[in-house]
Amino acid sequence: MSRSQGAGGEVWLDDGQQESWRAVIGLLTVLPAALDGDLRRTAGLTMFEYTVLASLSEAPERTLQMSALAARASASLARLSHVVTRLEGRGWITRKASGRDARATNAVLTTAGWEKVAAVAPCHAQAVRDLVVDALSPSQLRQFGIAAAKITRRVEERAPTTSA
Amino acid sequence: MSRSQGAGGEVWLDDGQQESWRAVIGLLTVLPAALDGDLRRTAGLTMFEYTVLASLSEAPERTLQMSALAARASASLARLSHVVTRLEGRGWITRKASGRDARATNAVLTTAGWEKVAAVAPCHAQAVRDLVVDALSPSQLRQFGIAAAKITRRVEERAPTTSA
DNA sequence: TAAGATTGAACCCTCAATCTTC
DNA sequence: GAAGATTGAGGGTTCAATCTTA
Repeated sequence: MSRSQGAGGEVWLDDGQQESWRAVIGLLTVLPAALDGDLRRTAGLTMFEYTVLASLSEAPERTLQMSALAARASASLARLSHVVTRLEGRGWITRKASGRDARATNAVLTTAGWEKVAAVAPCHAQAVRDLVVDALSPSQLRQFGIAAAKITRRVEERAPTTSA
Repeated sequence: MSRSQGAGGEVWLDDGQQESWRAVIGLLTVLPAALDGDLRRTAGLTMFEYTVLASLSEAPERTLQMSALAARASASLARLSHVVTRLEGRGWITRKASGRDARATNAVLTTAGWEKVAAVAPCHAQAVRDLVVDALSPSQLRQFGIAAAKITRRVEERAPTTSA
């Protein structure tokens, strides 16, 4: 066990676990900031905004119901609604009432939105390859992905998803 | 290679890489939200606020110069300054002029601040164990930490740290 | 001129309240 | 009453401007 110099919780994790945890924290702090910053500078987009646009670009008819889109992006409906309003203002998305359910709203990617995604995607993919994929060996990346998925599944089991 | 259905950058990564990347994105989205939410509910603290307090609790004299503290928390000085102002208002930190350099400010953890960290740390460590440590086998956790550190190092080499 | 730090405005997210439709 | 969605207020972060001292 670690000697406890601070008031921190180090004593509750053994040395190895603590070291691993610090590494994860570091990643959680640094990687989103880097990707977000890169995307913001080169494309004027947030990671989340990009995710929304990209999700729509992959959907049939480039259309997705708001709640489905929120689930895809692991976001609350409130957050998504605000963001879609912004993206609508920039001309990349339009809202359309759903035919099936009068309560539902569909988000549709416009042509301009499609072009935006197409223009940004290569840069973003390049950044991902630079910072993540090329940093690890192929098998290391594979194992890393598996572990990440395991943790994610665990988090989703324990913590009820943020659905305000 | 993936068949390109969307305008996304999938074609720039092979199937395996893309799957790993999606897993990482999932983790980046879900884990901080879970930890932040947990800490916010149980302690009324942000992850970042907790990091700042914990960093001070581990420092000699429970004191750190603002710029050093910012570096430890991978944050900009502007962000740190705002947060310290808030934490000062809650009585957990005080600012003190540095003796060596008249430009420098030191942040000092108060007794109340120490007690706050001591009270919160076990809960936080428990959450970390629950969501991360126990989700993986010991060797898996070790490998995961190593990979995370590799990526972090890479990011810090490439992207000049956000130091507004 | 550069380094350390602070401040205010703009922007984004979260939370709670609200509205409509099932 | 519950589900789908929107809105406004409050709080946190970022960016640029500013101030002081090395």
